[in-house]
Amino acid sequence: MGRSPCCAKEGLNRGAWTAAEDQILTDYIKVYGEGRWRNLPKKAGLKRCGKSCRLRWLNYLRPDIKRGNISHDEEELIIRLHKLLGNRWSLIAGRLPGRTDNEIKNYWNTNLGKKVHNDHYRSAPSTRNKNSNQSDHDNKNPNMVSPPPPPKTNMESHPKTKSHDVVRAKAMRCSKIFITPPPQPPHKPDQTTVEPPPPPPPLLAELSSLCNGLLSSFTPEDDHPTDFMLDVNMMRDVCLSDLLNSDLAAAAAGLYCGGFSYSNDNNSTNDSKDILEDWTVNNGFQPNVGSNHHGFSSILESGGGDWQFV
DNA sequence: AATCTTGACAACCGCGGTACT
DNA sequence: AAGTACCGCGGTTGTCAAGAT
Repeated sequence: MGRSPCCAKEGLNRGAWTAAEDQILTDYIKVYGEGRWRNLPKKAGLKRCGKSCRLRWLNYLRPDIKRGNISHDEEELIIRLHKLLGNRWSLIAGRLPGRTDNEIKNYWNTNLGKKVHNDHYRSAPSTRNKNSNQSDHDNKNPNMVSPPPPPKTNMESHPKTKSHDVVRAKAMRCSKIFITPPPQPPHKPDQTTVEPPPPPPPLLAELSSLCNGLLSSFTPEDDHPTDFMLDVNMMRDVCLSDLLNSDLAAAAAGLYCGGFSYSNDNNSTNDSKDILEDWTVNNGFQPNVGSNHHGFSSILESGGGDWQFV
C-alpha cells in the first residue's frame, strides 16, 4: 500500500518563488479559485508541486494576508492562545485575521517562545524545580525554542508529534471527566438555607473550588449534588497544576482544550454554552472570525447530546 | 574587510484525517 | 470495506541578511 508522492519531483522548481511564478499562481487562482492543488501547477503552467503552490498562496500571496510587524495586542493574544491550545498554530491563526499559521509559528519560535519561557521561569522558579528533568528536553535542540513545558500528560503520545510537551486540544485518551450539571430547579427567592451537597473527595474539592464560578451556574442544590467523575491520574498529570495556576476562565477553557469530555444531559447545554461564550468574549475571542474552525459554542451544538474529544 | 554567528522567515517534508471511488 | 487521492497541519530545514568578532 502506501501513498504516492504528492507530485513527481523531477523537473520541478524548488526553493524560493520568483515574482513570475507568484504572478502566474495569483492570476490562476483569481480566475479559477483555490483548491485542486494537485492539478493546479499543470493547468497554470507552473513547475511546482501542488503542495508548494498551496503553501505559497496561503502563506504569502493571499490578498487578505496582513504583512508587517505583529502588534503588541496580537502578541498578547498569541501568548494566551498558545497557553490554551499549545502548538495548534492553525487554530491560533484562525483567531488572528490576516495572520497565517506559519507566520505565527515562526514568530513564536523566534520571539515569543523565548520570551514566555523566560517569564515562566522568572515567575515560577519553584515549578521548574519540581520538574527539573524537563530542562534536558529544552536543551536538546538549540535551534528550536520550546514553549514552557506544561505538565506532562498522557495525551502527548500523538504519533506525529515529536515535541512532547504541549497540551493538545485533541486529546488522545482522556475521556473520563464528566461534569453533569443538574437540572435547574425552580427559583426560590425565600430560601435562605441550602443544605450543602456531600463533600467531594479532596482532589475534586480542589477542582470544584477552582471551578466555582463555572459550577455556580450548575448550582448544586439540595438534592442535586454536583456530579464529578474524572480520571484521577489524568487529572493529576495533565491539568491540576494548570488549573491551579489559572483563573477560572482558563480553567474552564482547559476543560475544553485538555480534551476532556463533557457529558451534558437534557437542558444543560445552554448553560455551558453561555459560560464558554462569555469566556470567549471576555478573553477577546471572536467566534469564527476569519476561520473555518468552530468556536466552543458550535462544538457544543455540533453533537446531539454528548460531545467529547477522545 | 573577512569570517562567523544569530535571527527571521520562507519553504519543505511527512503524517493524519477524510472524501471519494 | 478497502484502497487511493487530496487537503491541511505541525515540525523541521534552508536561506539570507544583519550583527558580532
